[in-house]
Amino acid sequence: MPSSLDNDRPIYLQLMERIRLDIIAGVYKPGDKLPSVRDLALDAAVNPNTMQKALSELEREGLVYSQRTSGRFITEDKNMLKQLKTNLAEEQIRQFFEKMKQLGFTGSETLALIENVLKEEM
Amino acid sequence: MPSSLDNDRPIYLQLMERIRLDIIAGVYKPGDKLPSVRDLALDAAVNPNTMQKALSELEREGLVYSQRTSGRFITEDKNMLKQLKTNLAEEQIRQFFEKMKQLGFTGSETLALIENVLKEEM
DNA sequence: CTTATTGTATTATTTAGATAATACAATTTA
DNA sequence: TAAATTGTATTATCTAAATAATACAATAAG
Repeated sequence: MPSSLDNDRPIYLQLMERIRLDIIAGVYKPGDKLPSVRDLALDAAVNPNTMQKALSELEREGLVYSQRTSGRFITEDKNMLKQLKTNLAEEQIRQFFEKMKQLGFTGSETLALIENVLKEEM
Repeated sequence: MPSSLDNDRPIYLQLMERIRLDIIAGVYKPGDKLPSVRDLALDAAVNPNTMQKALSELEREGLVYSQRTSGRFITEDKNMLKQLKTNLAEEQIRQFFEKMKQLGFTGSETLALIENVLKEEM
């Protein structure tokens, strides 16, 4: 199994998430040329078709665009990237509190737990 | 598609998570009898075989046990449940901060975001 | 005692996802 | 110009997951 991928979800979705994060985190910058489908597939140790699917989905989202034979590039729409980063963060926070609530922790209890964790790490 | 289930992960895993949460949150209490496989499957709108798989996996974890023909019951090991609740909470927190870090937020930045969200909700 | 309900097992079919193996057209590169 | 590289498309095969349709043994319920 490709490293850092699990069996619980479709691989192409996990690839999408990983690449999306790399774009947002600036590993790939606006306008950057991505490695070829084949190289990315090699890196991730997945079949080229699987990587192709992930990339074409990211294209549907507007995060990347392809230029027939010169390669695939990161969008130059920085505003879009900023917006996406904010949206993903909010979604993470929402989902996190939802899960903690299901486990039986109130918002304040969760906050207290988090503050403890952060203290330990500093 | 069964409500509150998605297509991104195997259904039996999602069922396991849901039931596990219900046990921890006290929807099902230690010693309680669970509805029959068939009834649970009806409720969740999934095939009985899928529910059976989820339940037998939860059994492997020790969360439930089955008594051949009288039904299936929640473990009475309250210590185990308490431990599990703590573990799941820690896991959630860890994963959350990991994701936020990938998005480019430091621990403090994440904390600040959270505090804002909590303020709004109170 | 009879019936209904329980967990469990079995076999078959269908579907999505992943892989495999190529092929092609366009264009960049040498 | 010739060769290599690009995204893309196609067809086939394999597997896990889900569904479907039953069946059985044990026991609880009437």
